Amino acid sequence: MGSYNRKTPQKNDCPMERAVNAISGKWKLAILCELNRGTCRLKDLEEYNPEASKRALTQQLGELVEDGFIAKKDFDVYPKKVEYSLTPLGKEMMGVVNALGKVGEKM
Amino acid sequence: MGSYNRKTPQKNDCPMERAVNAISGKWKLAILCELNRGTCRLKDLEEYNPEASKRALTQQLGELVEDGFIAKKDFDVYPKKVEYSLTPLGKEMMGVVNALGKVGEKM
DNA sequence: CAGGATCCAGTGCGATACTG
DNA sequence: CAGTATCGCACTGGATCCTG
Repeated sequence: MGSYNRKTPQKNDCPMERAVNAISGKWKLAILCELNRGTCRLKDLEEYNPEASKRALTQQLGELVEDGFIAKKDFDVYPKKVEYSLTPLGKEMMGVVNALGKVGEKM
Repeated sequence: MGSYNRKTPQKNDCPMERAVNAISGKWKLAILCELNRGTCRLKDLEEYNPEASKRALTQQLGELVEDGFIAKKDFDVYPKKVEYSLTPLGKEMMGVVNALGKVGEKM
């Protein structure tokens, strides 16, 4: 355990840390919760999170995809259209995140 | 949701984010896991985490105490002796953290 | 519309030294 | 032994601009 960022390549072989790091970005919970309600597109996420920069949203979205929580469906059209949705693993994660919320309520 | 640090005073009224932020320090999981095994002192944590700076350990311990996950018992003696242990809320959090670990194993 | 590239500020944490 | 103070760097994420 100890140390957790993805820039310095590192195994991070503790599953608990992997999981916590995976959801530790500033907008990741917001994104996951939104997708938990249903498929949506980047522009939707931008609308729901007006405070977030596009840069942060796309980057964190990308990490969540990499980590297997989110599926990306790219319709090859112009203007671009891309849809994001939770994978089964993502839904499982949301279950645990809700449990975390219960603890958070007692803080 | 969105934004999470404790320096910029901010309600952070989303319980899920409160919880995630509370365990998002570099050594917090390590500390919690260690205490989950039993009461221990700062120097023990230093021994178990040789890579961690004392600064980080004491700071994150302090936050975990503030957040109600850890109890601090200060024997008023010299040389100093202080013991840390999980509170009931801390144990509850460890339950959820273990669930997070299950998800982490599938990543 | 999706999403890179750049530039810049804020902050997390390591190293080290010091005190009661 | 517990805890604080200082310095310094690396990383996160905001603002803005650009392209297919």
